[in-house]
Amino acid sequence: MSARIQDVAREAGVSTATVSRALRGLPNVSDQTRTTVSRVADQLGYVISRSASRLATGRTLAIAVIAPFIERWFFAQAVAAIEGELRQSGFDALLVGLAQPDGSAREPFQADALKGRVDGIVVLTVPLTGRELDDLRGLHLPTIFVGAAVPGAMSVRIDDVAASRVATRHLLELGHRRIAYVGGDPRQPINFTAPADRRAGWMASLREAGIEPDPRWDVPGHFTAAAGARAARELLALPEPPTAIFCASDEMAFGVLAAARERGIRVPEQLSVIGIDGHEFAELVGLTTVVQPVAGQGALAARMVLEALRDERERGQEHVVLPTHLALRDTTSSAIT
Amino acid sequence: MSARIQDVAREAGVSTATVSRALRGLPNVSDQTRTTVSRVADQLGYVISRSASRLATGRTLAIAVIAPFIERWFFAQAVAAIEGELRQSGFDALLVGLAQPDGSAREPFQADALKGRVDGIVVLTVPLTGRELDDLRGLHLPTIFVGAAVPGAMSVRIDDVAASRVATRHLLELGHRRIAYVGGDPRQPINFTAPADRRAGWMASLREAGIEPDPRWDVPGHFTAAAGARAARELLALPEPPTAIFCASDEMAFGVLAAARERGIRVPEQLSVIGIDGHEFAELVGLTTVVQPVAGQGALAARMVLEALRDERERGQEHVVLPTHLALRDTTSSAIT
DNA sequence: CTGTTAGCGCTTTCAC
DNA sequence: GTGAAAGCGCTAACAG
Repeated sequence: MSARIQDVAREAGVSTATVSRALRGLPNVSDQTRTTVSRVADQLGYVISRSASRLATGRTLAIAVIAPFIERWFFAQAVAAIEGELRQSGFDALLVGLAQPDGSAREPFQADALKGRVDGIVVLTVPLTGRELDDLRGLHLPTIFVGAAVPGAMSVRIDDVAASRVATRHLLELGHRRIAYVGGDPRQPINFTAPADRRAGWMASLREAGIEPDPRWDVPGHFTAAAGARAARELLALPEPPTAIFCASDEMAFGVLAAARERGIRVPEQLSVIGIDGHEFAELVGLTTVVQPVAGQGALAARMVLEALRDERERGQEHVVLPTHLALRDTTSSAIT
Repeated sequence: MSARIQDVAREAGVSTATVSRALRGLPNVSDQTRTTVSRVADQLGYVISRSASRLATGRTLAIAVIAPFIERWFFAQAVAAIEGELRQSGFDALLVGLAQPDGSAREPFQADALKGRVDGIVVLTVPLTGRELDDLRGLHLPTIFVGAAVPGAMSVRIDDVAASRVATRHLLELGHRRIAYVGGDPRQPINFTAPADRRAGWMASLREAGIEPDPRWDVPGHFTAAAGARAARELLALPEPPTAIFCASDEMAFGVLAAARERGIRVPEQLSVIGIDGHEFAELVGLTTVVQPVAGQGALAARMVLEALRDERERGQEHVVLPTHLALRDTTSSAIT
């Protein structure tokens, strides 16, 4: 149905080889010829067949973007940025989620299903098992991780420990002593270091301030607002409830704020709340938070895989750490002593 | 580097044709043979070359998912659902955004860049120009629109006029007379009917109640929280401000709520607010809203393209309208008269 | 039930 | 600067 390279060649009075060269901007084609070919090509509405091209070159011009939950804020932001960057460079973004149809657990990640389908891979803070990780490496494709540093591959992330310390210290400086942490799932899968690192930063900061964190101050929030709210209810029901809650994500912080409101606890007068992310709504509701560049990490990661594709030699294992900053707003204030 | 069908054939002592048939589960292969072939195949770590397969069959086993803004709530939810559905059926999800690198206007959509790259297309409420739409049709691929009914193609959506009437009538029944509408951009591109339809529903409901909508009650909210907040500030500064604000999306409603808080206006006592969507946070903050099935629309759309791919004959132009429902919460109450 | 054999449409040496 | 021709790895008749 569609025009093929043959048709263009015939119509332009040249060989298919010349058409190929002309259209791809390769050298050794006279301007004359190139012009003619281009004209004929779009006269015929000719578009290179990606399939044929892929088969002939072995390059797919596609990058896989792997995310556990596409619908969540962090991932949606990152995916959008990655897609934009890829598109701009003429690459296809092959989106691969890991959610089960029923939404329950996550699906095992089949690395070699990607074999031959993409030229590179961007992995967004996915908790991968050692086996999955090995298979991924077995692909021998430029791979970059966003949100966690994985040995043997490139990565873009923030310093989660540091970000967490900034948040915790901010609360300490305000005079808080009973500072709770609402984080991810307690069972920490390999390669999903953010929650663990953030918890570590919280703990370390407290200890440095001479405070031994009460185990009851450490509650899982599963990185969702609903679970954050549950966590807060639990915390606020303690005999001696915390005066400040540090959440490992803004979404959980929103949940905490809702739970506080529901109990009639005023923020920040009676309870300080701080998050991590820089979610659009954080500004809206005045949530104090440690802002991380989410789109920035995604865009950079995309550029880095593309770069690695270019410099085959330098298939580096670069690890980039992007800065974060504290956005002071209205949900934190001095502790009432 | 990787094993090819030849290798498997040789090793298994059969022809490549048999390997192909065996591995794809086609009939006319003895169980005996199929077993052997499968075993040999994964012994060798053989994976069908998608590129070669595509070239030979003309089928890509990929579906394009086109969205204007992947990072926004509605689109992220829909994309996630679509991706899941496609993956489950062994299809690749080729994500195509329309955002400019600089994030400003949207990029012109190049339909024929998709030529030969996908078997079908899911378009998420993208404002397409007539030209773009024509090009899209020119691809002759099963195409489905989510969020708008486009003649000549399939679609899945909600009844925006009806949803809007439900919201507006709810406010009317509570006794409100000055009901504002915070919607999308005033310039309505073709094929982006939701904002226009929602406005129409609002207008019609008011008129039926004998109220002539004041033009100043109709403010653009650009479907973002920030713009929603701006819209609310504008409305609340009117000499006779509305007693209720209906937002065409929950995100805009969150903005309105924030603006109200910032002005010290109590919701729902002094101002009622209602949205459309069923955003995760709506429940959290008690926003009354008209809930629409976002993931549901996405999943269904995906299933419908796949179905159309199967039943070549019946390449229908089915238009499915999914139901919505009012979720009564805490941001609406009787007007103080 | 299985093998042979043309392609699918492009890219890429190697000649000229 | 351009053309001829041999693949890329699989699939789909067709023959047996």
